[in-house]
Amino acid sequence: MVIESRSSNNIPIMSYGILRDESTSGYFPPIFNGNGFSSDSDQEKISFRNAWLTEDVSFVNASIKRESSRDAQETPKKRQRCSKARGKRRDPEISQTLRKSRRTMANDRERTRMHSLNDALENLKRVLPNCGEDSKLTKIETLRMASNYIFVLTETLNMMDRGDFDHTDENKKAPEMNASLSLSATNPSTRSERLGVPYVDQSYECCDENAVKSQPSILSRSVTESPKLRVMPQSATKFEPMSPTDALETRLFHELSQCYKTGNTYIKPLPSLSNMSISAFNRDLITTPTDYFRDNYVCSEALTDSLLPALTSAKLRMLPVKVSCYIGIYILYVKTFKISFTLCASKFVYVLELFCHRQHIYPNHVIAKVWSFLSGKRTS
DNA sequence: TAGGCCATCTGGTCCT
DNA sequence: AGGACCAGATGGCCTA
Repeated sequence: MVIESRSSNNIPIMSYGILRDESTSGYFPPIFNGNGFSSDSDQEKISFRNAWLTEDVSFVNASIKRESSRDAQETPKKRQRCSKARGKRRDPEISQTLRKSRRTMANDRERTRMHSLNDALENLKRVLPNCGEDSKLTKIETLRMASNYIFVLTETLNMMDRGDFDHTDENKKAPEMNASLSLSATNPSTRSERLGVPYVDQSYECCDENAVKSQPSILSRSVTESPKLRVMPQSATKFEPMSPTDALETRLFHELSQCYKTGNTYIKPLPSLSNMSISAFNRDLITTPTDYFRDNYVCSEALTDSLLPALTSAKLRMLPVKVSCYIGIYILYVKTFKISFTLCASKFVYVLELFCHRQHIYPNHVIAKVWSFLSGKRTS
């Protein structure tokens, strides 16, 4: 059977054919053995595409067409792996049938090899945080996420080895935070103020995944509530974070930031969180932290260098890499622009709330640790 | 509909 | 010598 593609004037553009000799008949690589297809139609499609060639020579035609199309291009890239010329010459004695059968076997092996590569990628995806079976990560995204995750774990271990969890710089800002705490605790009437104080229910520090998903948002309850007396709001799953529309905060993060200039380095504004789609949010942050930051926000090495310890400080257990990236960016904003600590902290909470809500992650323990970093205190 | 992603085929190159 | 590896080419599918 031959599959041909034809142009509008019915001239064959490409034809595929697969020839199998008796030695390979009956052997199907994994993808064709009926396993792993999402539906019969999928299998039919693939089987059709790889149908058997019995007596057609389109296999050769395809090769010829490929060669001619390659030659038509100007100076195709030649591989230069090794200067040693060890290429095998085609033995004219070998029959065309034998050559075809070898090619077919080679194709089968190559297909199997690529399947095993894909399986390995799937396994890698499964061990990444928040990357389940139905994850839509592409191959390159999977690799980047894995790279980030390894970086996170490595840095976390290094920090633990060094006992480097104290942040003296941030301690200097504690009074401002305490003022915010005091204000919010006495008058938690506005959302912004409630955001300024992280409510941490320690009982969920070590909660399992199901418990995480079922917990209410930090924003859905009053900060004065006692964890023990708290009643689980039934509307917890309907929580939708609202963008902090505080004028000063908006101005700081989305308008004035365009004008910031440090030496020869211009800082681009942070993306508008309220207008950012979750897909863009995810996609933008799936990259290496330094590359992402360098490409999107900072050109100077000095600032990039200052980001690294900030990111390192934000490496938290169970925290998705993309969230820690974002936290790192905000931490750097605090350090670089001396942005109001209270406002920045509330922004942290908003970012985490938004992300955790979309990802069905309970954010309290994350927020607690972020807050402890910002305040220079360590949660017990 | 353009572009991204993917599976597959293919021949050259490298390795055992 | 044969298999593994690699990269180019191609077409299908999906999504913004």
